[in-house]
Amino acid sequence: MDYLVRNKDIHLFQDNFDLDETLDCGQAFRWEKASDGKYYGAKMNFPLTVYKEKDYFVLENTREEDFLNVWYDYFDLATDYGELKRIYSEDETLCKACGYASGIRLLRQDPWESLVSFIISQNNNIPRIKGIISRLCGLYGGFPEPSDMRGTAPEELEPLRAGFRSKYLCDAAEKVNFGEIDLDKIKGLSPEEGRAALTAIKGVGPKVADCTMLYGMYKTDCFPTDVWIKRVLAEYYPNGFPDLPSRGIAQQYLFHYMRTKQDKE
DNA sequence: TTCCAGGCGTATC
DNA sequence: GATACGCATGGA
Repeated sequence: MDYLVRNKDIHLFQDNFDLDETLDCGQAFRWEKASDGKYYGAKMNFPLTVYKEKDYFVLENTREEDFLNVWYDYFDLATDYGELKRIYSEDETLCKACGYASGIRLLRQDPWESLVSFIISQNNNIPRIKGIISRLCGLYGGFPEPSDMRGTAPEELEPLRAGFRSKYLCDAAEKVNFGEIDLDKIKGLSPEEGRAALTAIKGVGPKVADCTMLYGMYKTDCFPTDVWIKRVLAEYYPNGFPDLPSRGIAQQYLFHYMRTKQDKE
């Protein structure tokens, strides 16, 4: 890792990293690129402004301590994506996907934030998911902790315009508050055990559970299979998906490739 | 207007 | 276990 502390900013020199590809590829829904070209977002209630300048990334107004404790982990800077892509590129389709958006990194998000985000994602499109999460943060003055939602009734979430998903959010909050769901404990379980635990929440099925574990708990063996990945599997992997390390990260390249390739071709 | 979106609950067989 | 259908909302 190569970085400098400059005034109040962190300057990060990092390869295999593109902000557009990482922050706007459907794994996180709270990053917005403003007209100044900078990304404004947050992990839970840790805000960050980040942008590219020359050959380094600027983490604006960020203390070294917060960089090392929060953002180093969040941007998965300890993982060698060059090595992962070398392995993936032995597969023809993955080779194209990795070349198509070579700067994708898997964000290590907060478990609760991921759970909430992907409950909202079901049968929904990305711009609308972002809108609902933005209104959720507006309603609570920041991304709500489970305890902030204690006792919340679905009708109280009407301003989100989340539709049928509101009751699922309330059930998730209740089960986490009650201790019926222990996200820290699930972190230590196998993907199968984690699935079994998470799907006790109303509105959480296999796909949302896998997303929660992949993005929120860094369980890179999880391979969320949504409509786009089903298309990838049907079109390119009729005989099954190969056994690869961190297949969840491979999934992220494939998802982005399948979802956007027509736009550029 | 109709179709679809990073699915899931429920009913039915 | 698999299959069919409804679901809130809003953009294309």
